[in-house]
Amino acid sequence: MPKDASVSPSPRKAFADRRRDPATKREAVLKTAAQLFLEKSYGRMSMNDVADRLNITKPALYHYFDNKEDILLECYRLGVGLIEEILNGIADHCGTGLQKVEAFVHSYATVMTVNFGRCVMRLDEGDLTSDARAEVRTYKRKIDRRLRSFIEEGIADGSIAPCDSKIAAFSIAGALNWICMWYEPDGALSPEEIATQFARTLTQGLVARKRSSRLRVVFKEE
Amino acid sequence: MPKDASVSPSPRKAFADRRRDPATKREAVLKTAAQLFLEKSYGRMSMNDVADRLNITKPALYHYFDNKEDILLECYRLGVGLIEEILNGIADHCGTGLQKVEAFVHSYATVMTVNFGRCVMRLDEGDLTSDARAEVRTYKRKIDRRLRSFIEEGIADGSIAPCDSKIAAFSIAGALNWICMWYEPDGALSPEEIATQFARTLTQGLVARKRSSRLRVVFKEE
Amino acid sequence: MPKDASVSPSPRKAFADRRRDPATKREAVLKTAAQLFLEKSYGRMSMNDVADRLNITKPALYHYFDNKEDILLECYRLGVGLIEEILNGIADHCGTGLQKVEAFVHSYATVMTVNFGRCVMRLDEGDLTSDARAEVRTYKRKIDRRLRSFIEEGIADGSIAPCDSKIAAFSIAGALNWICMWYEPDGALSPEEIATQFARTLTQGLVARKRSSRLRVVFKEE
Amino acid sequence: MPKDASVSPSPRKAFADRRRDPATKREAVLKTAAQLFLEKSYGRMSMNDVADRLNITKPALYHYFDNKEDILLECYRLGVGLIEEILNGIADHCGTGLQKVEAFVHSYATVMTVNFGRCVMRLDEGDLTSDARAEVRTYKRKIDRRLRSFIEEGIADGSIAPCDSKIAAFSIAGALNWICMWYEPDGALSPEEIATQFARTLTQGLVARKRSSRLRVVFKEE
DNA sequence: CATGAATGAGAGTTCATTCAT
DNA sequence: TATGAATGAACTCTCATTCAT
Repeated sequence: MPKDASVSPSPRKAFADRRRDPATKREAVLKTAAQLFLEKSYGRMSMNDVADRLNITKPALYHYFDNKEDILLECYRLGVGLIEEILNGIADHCGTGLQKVEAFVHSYATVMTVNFGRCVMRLDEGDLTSDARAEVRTYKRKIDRRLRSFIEEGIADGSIAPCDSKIAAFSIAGALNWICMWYEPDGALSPEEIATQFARTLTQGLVARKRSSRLRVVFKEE
Repeated sequence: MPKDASVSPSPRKAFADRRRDPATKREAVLKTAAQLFLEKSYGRMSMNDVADRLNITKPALYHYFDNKEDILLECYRLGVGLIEEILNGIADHCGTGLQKVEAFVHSYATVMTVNFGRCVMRLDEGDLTSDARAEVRTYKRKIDRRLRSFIEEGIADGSIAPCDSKIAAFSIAGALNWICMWYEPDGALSPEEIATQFARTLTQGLVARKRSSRLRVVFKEE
Repeated sequence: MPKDASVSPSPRKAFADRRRDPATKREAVLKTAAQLFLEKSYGRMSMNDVADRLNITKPALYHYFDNKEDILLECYRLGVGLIEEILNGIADHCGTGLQKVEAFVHSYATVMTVNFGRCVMRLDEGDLTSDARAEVRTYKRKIDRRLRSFIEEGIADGSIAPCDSKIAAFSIAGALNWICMWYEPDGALSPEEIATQFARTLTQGLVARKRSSRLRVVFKEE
Repeated sequence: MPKDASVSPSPRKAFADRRRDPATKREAVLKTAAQLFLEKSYGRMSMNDVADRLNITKPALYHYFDNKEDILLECYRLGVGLIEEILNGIADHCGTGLQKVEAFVHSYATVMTVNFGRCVMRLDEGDLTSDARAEVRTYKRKIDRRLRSFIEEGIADGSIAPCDSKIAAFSIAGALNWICMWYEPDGALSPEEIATQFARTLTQGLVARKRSSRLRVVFKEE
């Protein structure tokens, strides 16, 4: 069974029919805008660009969104939603701290190859009103705290070698966030490859040694 | 006591006297602009902002630079110059690949806390003309290649555990580049702390270990 | 009574209604601009001048034209179109070379009293981009070649006395083009008078005479 | 004996020596400015252009001229002076009206190939203040009146066929003035050629012919 | 005298946003 | 409902002109 029928294959088509779910149209606007934000940045993207790409007129956009920033904020929120899902999924998941970090890295890296996810870390917060900016920042801090807590869990349960969790989190988050800067859909690395490779690489420096390294080998041999 | 003319304490003072070293003034413009680029982004910073902060009028800026983009490009170049110094310093430096990577991380992290350095990785290349963009991109590729070559050197000389040098370089570079996004001059972490901590943390995952590495190789041979 | 929508009595009225034929508005802009080009020259006329005279705001002009030069070029083209009609009309017209020249002078002089026609010869080509300038120049050369060919026809068919067709064409064209420099709508000479008088005067020097030409030689020999 | 020693071969050299006749420098500015006015038009020529071409600084220009328009006006005056010489020379010269017209055409055509002369007829009066414009216009009217009087003299003395002197003058003046629009120093036609050819061509239509003129009068009497 | 530096006024252009239909 | 038209505010850049040295 296909995942769902609500998937709009192309945002352009969403406006082809007059009779169409307004929510679908709203979504189409967001997808197109997110794409353009990443292509040209918020500042250089004009409302006309969005309208043109969707084959609608500019004021039509104002039916679905109050203003340009509104679109931007919605993109942030959608991206943030994706990340939140990850975090919740992992928190529920039981396992060692190291395993949680590894799972986090894998999922987060994947999100960094999805447009809405990329928007969260790549777009300039300065384009937001201070209220909206505060909202986004709050959320980003939350992500950081979560990652840090996973690391600390790992240190506590012995799966991660003792280290400065703050710095470790900054390193990992930085490496991950930077993905959204260089990732290209048609590039040499697929999202899955990126996720897998980063999951391995970024946890390598954390892993507690003595036996753990041997264990890993054993684990892999099975 | 030396007059110490090479230090411009405040860019504002550089324009106090009408007769003053033009180079100093040019530099003052660049410093102020770089600061503003980081505060507000290229697009949101107006030439008036720069002028106001320097207590001069807008057209006066055009004595020192052809246009806004010219200022931007010059900031890129200055930042790139800082990084180049690092690379050259390290290349001369003899030592293991691992040591080179460590030295690189330390210096590069430091540069990421200097405004011109931050500009290189934080500002949006989309604001540059295609010629200038090509120039900057060429340089960025060079940095990546250098880092990768250090890693490969390390793998060859046994100081670094075998790994995918491309992914490793992406991880390290990402973590480092991201510094310029969160670093704040008045923040909790000083540049020196950041550099030292990152140098330790980011090389931790690379270091070749006695048996573990041998085991992995054996594993792969099977 | 016909509504007579093809006649726009005053360019100002074209923008009175929000909903109005866009073509009419475009035309109104062109008429006003042409008028101002002639009054103040391209360089001294600002987009605000046009807007003010039409009782709209400056940016509204950009709905109808890409930029200032675009308006200028369109004026050139309209003027050129007027001249082209003449040329085509005469070419079809059968008659002696002299008659063709006479017809040309009459019509061309008339065009030189019409704003768009005046623009072609009075405005400074230096205000055009090189592409547009090339286009205009090509056309001007074409006019000159046509006139010259009429003269040569006349020499061939005996209606025009042998002469240097290049110089003759330059003289005639010069006299005609200069009209657009001194003509004033409210001046003493009406377009029709100008056309008639110039048609007679400018062809006088060309007409082949039975004996008179011989007489002149005799006269000069004395 | 050479015509004079004051001829400055190149305006650039005039400023090479510090010790140099200020009048020479002033003249050099005017020559350069006239050249640039013709190349780029008054509006597009900047004071910097003049300064650059003379290898001096902008404010230096203000030592010799009050402002930009002052330079323009001086160019007009110099050109007007050239034309005035012609007129005076011809007025003194005795001869028939036709001969005077012929002489006028020859000399005037020559002046239209000299930069200062070209300025008079080619530059836009709209760039002048109303006072200066009035001065120039007064002078232009004077030229026209003189030419017209020559023609009328010719009609009176029988050397020129009866005609509307106003229209004839407009034709001749137009053809002559237009020279300054198409003349190029390196073009196919030399000033002397132009002058000679125009002198012949433009008087051809005026010359009174034995019977033809009489016939026309008779015809009109009927 | 002559200059480098600076300015004020104004130009064209863009764009998010809102009328009015 | 959805659109073409219009706006106001902002921005980059230019240039004649004038200080201050």
